[in-house]
This record gives sequence, structure tokens and C-alpha cells, in this order.
Amino acid sequence: MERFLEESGECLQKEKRESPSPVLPPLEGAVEGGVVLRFAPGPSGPLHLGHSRAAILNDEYAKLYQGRFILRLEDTNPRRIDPDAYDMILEDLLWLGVEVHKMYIQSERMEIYYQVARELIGRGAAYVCTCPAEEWRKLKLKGTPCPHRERPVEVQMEEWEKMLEGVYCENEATLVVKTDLTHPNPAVRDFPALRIVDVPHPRVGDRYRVYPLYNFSVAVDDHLMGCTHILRGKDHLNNTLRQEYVYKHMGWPLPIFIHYGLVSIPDVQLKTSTIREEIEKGNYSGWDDVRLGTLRALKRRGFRPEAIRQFWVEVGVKPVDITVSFQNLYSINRTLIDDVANRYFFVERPKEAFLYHDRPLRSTAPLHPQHLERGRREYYLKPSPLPGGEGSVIYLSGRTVDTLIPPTIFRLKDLTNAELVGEERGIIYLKALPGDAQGMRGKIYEWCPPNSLPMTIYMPDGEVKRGLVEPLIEKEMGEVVQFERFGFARIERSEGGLIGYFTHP
RNA sequence: GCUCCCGUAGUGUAGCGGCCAAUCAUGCGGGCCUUUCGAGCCUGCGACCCGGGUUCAAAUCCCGGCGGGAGCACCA
Repeated sequence: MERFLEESGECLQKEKRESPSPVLPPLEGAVEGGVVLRFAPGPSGPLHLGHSRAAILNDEYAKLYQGRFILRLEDTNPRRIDPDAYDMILEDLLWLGVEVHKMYIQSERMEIYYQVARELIGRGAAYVCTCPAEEWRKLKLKGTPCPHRERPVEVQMEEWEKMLEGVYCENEATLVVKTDLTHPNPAVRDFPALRIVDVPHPRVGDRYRVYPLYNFSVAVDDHLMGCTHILRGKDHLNNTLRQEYVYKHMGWPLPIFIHYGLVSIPDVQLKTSTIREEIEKGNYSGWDDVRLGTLRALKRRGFRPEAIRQFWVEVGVKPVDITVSFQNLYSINRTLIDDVANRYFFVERPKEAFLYHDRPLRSTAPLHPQHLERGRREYYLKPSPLPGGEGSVIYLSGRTVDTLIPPTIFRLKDLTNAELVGEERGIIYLKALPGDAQGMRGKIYEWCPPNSLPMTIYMPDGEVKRGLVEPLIEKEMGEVVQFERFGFARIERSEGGLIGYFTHP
């Protein structure tokens, strides 16, 4: 609690924001120092924005009550595991600022699941079913028990051992948890707990053939790991109902289940399997391709993890379904980076321009208008008067040039007022005018000096913008800058030259 | 088909029977400031899904309708 308030206080100072940082509502039944929460992703790929909600919320409550946060990697389906995901998830959480107190990997806990399975069988709460899956499903829908359901415990136990020993092949046998076949909600009736998978596991190889299914392993682990609160999305509502049967069969006390609403995130690709395919096909550069909604993509674009955290805290834990507004996320991130991002000009679709001026011109734009102490971007243009001179070369964006119609007078920001005097074969000619920017509102254009560098900016919608940037950008590798009148971007260097990843407007 | 969840401005959020002709943020419009279309300041726009009930009083409780979403996997 104290730490949380401290952080909020710091933020307030740093951001100069008057509205207080949002705070999560109290957690039902939470005791200071006594809550255990967990985040349990499947290691099929790195985390994306959707995952981050569960991670952040659980972490926030763990911190709020000085409790514990457990990370549990749910790798019980050998077919859907990306061996790299274990590390990627950990990296993503580290970046998010999530404090992991303890990490478990389910594939290392197989014996525990087997033990609970036996216990369940012993209590008459589970049965080995050898029906074809479809048939079993049909019977369930009708509320009819399958032929194997009511056999005596000893037979079930024998069958179970046969499953383990390899008598059955994949799809031939499964251990099913009994619930209530007549339950009005078909989603709650008997559900499979463990099944046979004849594929080597990336971590434990072929040591096991029988793997637990989600609802079983989750219930077992949540209990054994001492979770006090299960905070997860509403899509698990029916899973909770099923998992409660395991608790009841085993005589375990129920944790407090909290379900927040479903999140829909528009306009970005989040589906791990699709992303993987597209990466393999070469359509995405990697998991951090800035068109993606992965956390590493957001990181690459220059998002602050605190922005994502604040965003989810603001959204809260209501059971209402929400649609993520990137506008809102952008706004939060903007308040975080506006202060640190230095300002530069990016000239898109550059057009050469010759500027005639009698006197030397000096441009001394601040790196940041609110932080003059950071220094200035200084450029000097030697005099090059109209009669006789060749003109100083500068660059204007094509966007700007398209709107210029002689005799237009406008302002080259931080340099001089200018007048368009002519255009020939795509090259434009300008004459410097005395005066300052007064009255130039709406006609202020960015420009670039002659020694500017080419840069490619990748937009999140896939658009690629090419242009020039001021040479001083060299000092900003890895940093987020603001290209005035264009937006924020994070700067990198690649073999091909300078690259900007657009953050947001 | 069955079951469950949800329904406050474009988006997110506060409110949980009277102080609500409804909070804050974001967005959009206008103004100020500024040599940025950023930041800051001022200001305007914009919502309780509908219909019944309960009550002196309902965004808040109950019922029905409508709308949205999820689940019914030998995925997690």
C-alpha cells in the first residue's frame, strides 16, 4: 500500500498531472500480506496486450496487499509449445514491471497431477472413458452416462494404470471428472481431466504420455500453490464452474474467483498462431514487428510499460466487456514520454528547395521547448542572395510543397519566413523574408538542413514513410523522439540506415 | 439448441436508493498561450438500452423485452 502511494506521488510530480492516478478497488476478502495471486499463460508465444491485463491486475493486487505473485507456465499440451516462449514471457513480465515471486512449470509437476488423479478415482469422482470422443460428447449433450462412467473404482484404477503404462494410444482413453450429467448447463457436465499425447514434450521429452487438461491442472495447482484469489477473464466463467467440482471432490476450500470482462482489441494482430505463420512466411519481421499487438512490438515502438499498467488499472476489474481504445492508451503514454522526447524535424517525401537570403541564417531550435537546458539544434546557412547566389539547399516535405501556391508566404520553423518565388522541374525556389513568426499561424512548416539523413518510418498500420531527419538524430538511438507536427517515434539504426518506429501521434 | 455473463457520453471510468438536470479521463469543437498539428490553460459537445413494477424517491432494487459477449474441446 505504502509503496503504491509513493509511486503515485512520484508520478504526479513528474507528469504535472492534476488528476490522481487511478487506483484499483479493494480486493474482496484480501488480507494485508495474505494474498496469493497468479498469472498462468500457456507458453505458445510471447505476451500481447491482451495478456498484459491479467498480468498487471494480479501484480497490482499482489503489490497493493504485499502478497505474492505466482507465474505458472501451463505447458501441458506438447503440441502447442514454443520452447522460446518460456523466456519470452519472463522477459515480457520483467519489462512490464511485474514482480514474480515464484515460478512453476506444469510439465515439471506431472507426478502431482497423477497423484490427484488417483485420489479422484479412489473417491469415485473420475472414470476412464474409452469411448470415441464424438460419441462421448453426444452422450454428454443428452445427459446420458457413457458405458464406462459407472464401473467400480477398482476397474477405473486398473484402466488408469493401463493409460499410464501405454496400453492405450492417443485418443483411445481419457480420464474424466464426474460433475453432474444432468446439469442444465452443458458446459459444466463431466469434463476430461487427463489425456494421452504421443508427442515428445519440448521440455520433458517422452518421459510422459498422459498429460493433464486445463481445468484439472489449474484446479490442482491453484489449490496446491495456495492461491487465495483467482483473477481472470470472464471467458473462464464456465471453467470456474468445472474447476469447483475438483475442489469439491477433493474437499478443498474454494479460493475467491473474480472475473473481469472480455477485452476486444481492434486493429492489431494478436493471434499467436497466425503471427507465427506470418513470421515464418516472412510477412512479419518477428514477434516485435510494430504492426503487432505484442508487448515487444509496443516496446519497440517506444511505449512505456507504465502506460500499459496505468491503462489497465484505469479499466479496472468490472465484469463489463470492453473495447480497447488506443487513443486512450496513446494519451497515457504521451503524458509519459512528452517530457523526455526531444524534438526534431522529419521531412517526409523530401523536395529540394533553394533558399535565397542576403544574410546568414541561424536556426537554434531547442531540443525540448520545456527543457532548454538540454541544448539546441543549431544550423547555419551561409548567405546566398537572389542575384548571383546559388541559394542554400534545404528540404521541405512533399506534403508541404503540394500545398504551396505562389505567391505564398510562410514560416520555416525556427529559421525564417519565406516566400515561394518559383518552381522548376520539381525544385522549388524560396526567398527569405525578414520578420518573425507572428501572423504565421497555420503556415509553419518543418524543414531539414542539407546534411540531413535519410530515415524510414514504419507505421503500425503497415505504411512505410520515407524522408529526411536532422543529422542530430544520431544521438537518439534507441530513444523516443517527437517529430514535430508528425508524432512520436522510437529511433533505431539498421544496416539499411536509420529507422523510426512510429509510437503514436 | 442449451447455459452463463454483461448493458452510464465515440472510448474507458465514477456512482450502488435521495446530495445525479450524473464524475473524471480521452475524443471532438471553440478560445488563450506557444516559432509543433505536442505540452499547458479556459470553454463547449456528448450517456444512465427499452418497458413495466417496488418506493415518498431508481442510473442505483425486482421482472420482462431488446442488444452485446462467452462457453458447451481428449486447447489454454
